[in-house]
Amino acid sequence: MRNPDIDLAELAKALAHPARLRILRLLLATPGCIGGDIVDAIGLAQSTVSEHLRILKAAGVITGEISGPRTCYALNPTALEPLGEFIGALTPPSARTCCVPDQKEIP
Amino acid sequence: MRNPDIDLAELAKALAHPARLRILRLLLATPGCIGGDIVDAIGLAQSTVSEHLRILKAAGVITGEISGPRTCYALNPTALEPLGEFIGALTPPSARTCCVPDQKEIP
DNA sequence: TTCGTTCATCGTCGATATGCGATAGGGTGG
DNA sequence: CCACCCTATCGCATATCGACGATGAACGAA
Repeated sequence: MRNPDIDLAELAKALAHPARLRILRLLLATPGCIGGDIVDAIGLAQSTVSEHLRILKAAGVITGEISGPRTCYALNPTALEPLGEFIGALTPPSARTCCVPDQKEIP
Repeated sequence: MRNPDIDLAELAKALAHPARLRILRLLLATPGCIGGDIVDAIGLAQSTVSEHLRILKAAGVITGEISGPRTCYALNPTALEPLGEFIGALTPPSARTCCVPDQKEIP
């Protein structure tokens, strides 16, 4: 991709919804494989939750493997690293004196 | 606010656009005060850039102080810290062994 | 005061996102 | 094979976003 901002914007867009953030928290707190339990935990319609999962999967933030009759969703930890580095570059050095990840890669 | 996910989603939404990411990069690379130069650098209409600046300011990501005939925009580095911590919690420990910012504050 | 510069706001349009019910697909069990 | 559970997809309605031109408001300079 010629413009990295587009990819970063896609990542940010995937996080730009409370329901999707809730799903990510749920995946973070659940070690194993969860499927329809997400629907009950989120409180939205099954089709709506499925759409949010599709968006997260399209952004690469999560992975969905079919495991028998259900789908196993899990976090893809590396996907958010570029966005994390971008935010880290905007964060002042005073808050990250312990870890400066080469600021020259951002511009 | 009862639900912190809403605030995080607002922050992420502020970053969910290439033009706004470009503006943030520009502010990061420009030490002093910039105003209309942003319009030329972004390549969009002045009203469109003003709208993006309004969104960023509403999210608290930037500050805009009126300095004479122009407005001085600057980064507000602390605004993105909650989102950065959230992403850090989703990022695997292997990628941040140098700086673990107390993961228990996220849930 | 009058002009020019700079930025914010308004109205509008098309595009996109969000939510739901209904429906189809696919695998497991009986 | 058939029925059941889980998931994905399809339409559709509403809401929000993104972009622009035009207009308005504030300030400094002449």
